[in-house]
Amino acid sequence: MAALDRKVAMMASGSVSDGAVTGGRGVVTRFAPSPTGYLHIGGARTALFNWLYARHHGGTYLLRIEDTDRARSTEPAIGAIFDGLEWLGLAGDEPAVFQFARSDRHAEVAAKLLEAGKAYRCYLTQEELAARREKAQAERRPFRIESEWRDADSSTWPSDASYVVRIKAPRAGETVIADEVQGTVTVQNAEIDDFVILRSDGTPTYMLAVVVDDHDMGVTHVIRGDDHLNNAFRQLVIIRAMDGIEGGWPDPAYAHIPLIHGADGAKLSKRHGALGVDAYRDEMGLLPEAVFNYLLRLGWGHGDEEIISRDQAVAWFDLAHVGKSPSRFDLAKLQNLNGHYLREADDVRLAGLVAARMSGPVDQGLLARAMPVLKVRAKDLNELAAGAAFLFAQRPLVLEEKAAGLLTGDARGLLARIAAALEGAAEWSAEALEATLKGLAAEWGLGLGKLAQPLRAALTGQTTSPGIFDVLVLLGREESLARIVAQAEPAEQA
RNA sequence: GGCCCCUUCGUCUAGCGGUUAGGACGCGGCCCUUUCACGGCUGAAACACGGGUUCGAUUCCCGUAGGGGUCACCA
Repeated sequence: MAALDRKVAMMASGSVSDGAVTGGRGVVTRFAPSPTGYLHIGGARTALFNWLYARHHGGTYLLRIEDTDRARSTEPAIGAIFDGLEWLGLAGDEPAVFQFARSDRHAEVAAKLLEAGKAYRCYLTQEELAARREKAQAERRPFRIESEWRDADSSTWPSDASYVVRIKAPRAGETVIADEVQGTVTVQNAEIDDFVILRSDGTPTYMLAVVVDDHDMGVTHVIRGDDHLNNAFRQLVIIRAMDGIEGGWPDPAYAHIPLIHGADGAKLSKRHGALGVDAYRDEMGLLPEAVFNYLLRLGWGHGDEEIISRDQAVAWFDLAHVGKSPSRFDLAKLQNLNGHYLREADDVRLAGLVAARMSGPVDQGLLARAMPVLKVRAKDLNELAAGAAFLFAQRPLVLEEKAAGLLTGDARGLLARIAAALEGAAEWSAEALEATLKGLAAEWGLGLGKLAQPLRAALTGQTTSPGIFDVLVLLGREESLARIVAQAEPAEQA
């Protein structure tokens, strides 16, 4: 509440610094995945931080699909990305921008740069470049493209050869980025060569497309993985080159967040748990709020807080507390968190989710009623489904090995006596059944466990289950007695 | 290899010159208890190393080591 008041006050006083930049749109962030694979966990976190930053500042969060690599971009990947984002509640505030559709605009900017003498036609072939690169490597010298076409006169242009457009990068001085996460980062301009902005077929390179789209979309804060930190310096070359063109383009603020590594510290790859978020949902049976919370705490912290709701996250999130070092993915912690959210989740909702992963028809009403005692013993939906299976098992129950071991002759005899006693029970409630069974145990001089374990085996086929009185009530009088009798020893019927 | 970035318990992190270095996951013990969980209590567990700066460094600076990222007409 207080945070919201503060935000409103800030906006009223005009102290949200970025407000003026984009004509009152305030902070604008964006998540820009390339649809060459599914939405992985690292991408999801980048999306999350962008979303949080925008929400925290009352700004706008946009999506852009970077599909300029026609060969590698696929329709299913695009679908999976939208699907994953939606599941996490991180859908964009506006329809996504598809980068490929904007290639005319990218070419237009390249043409303007060319016209202003900030870029040039380069007729060097890839073969020539490769040869120079190899030579430099052989002489153990750092390779940097220095094209003789940079200052060539148009009269020397070959008439039939194809060319690429390269940006004229400054050759002296240095460029400094005040990164909101990494701090001040300085790179010598000599390190940056004249990279390609338009390919020989007239299509834009990523470097150009990103800058043009970010500008046109009014992006004020570029929050992305720190594998892009070096790219930021190249992108800045283009932005600065726009000086005097289209009124000049402002620098966005940058925040390069560290990557997520696998549990072994190696880069997250397909072998190291870089699964699509759909795998976390479908295969692992996790709740989106748990993944949200886990991802939030991976690389960001707020004092000792661990369980953080969406609203709380929006109120608290800032870039200043994003860590600078890469973090490892810890599945055990995610699962623990999921267990927490499972216990907090609505029973009817859980019943629906669990029913979807159970074989055969189930009574969702019964599932929902059982949920309070089921969910405390599960940390994901798979365990929940496994724990609920006994409710819908058909007689005769298949017994787990350990459960079968529990049903000794003595135990079966006991079951027969219990069945007899329970048949006459006036009331089938947890309280009444507890009183009855405890009474029997006392009467027979046995611990309650002596009765409860065989009962559990007979009723659920397992050695672990919710409390036995809850099980009896959930199953109901008829089914319970039938299951008990099925395992009882008729000969010892008292 | 060049350039850039990073370094607190096994893991995620708090810390922003003076703390018994805190929390969480995981691990051990105890309690609760009809099983398993949940919950509660509790234990072990960290400032990579070496120099400075300072009355005083986990914290600021410089090296070393280790890790990561990046060096395309891919994004």
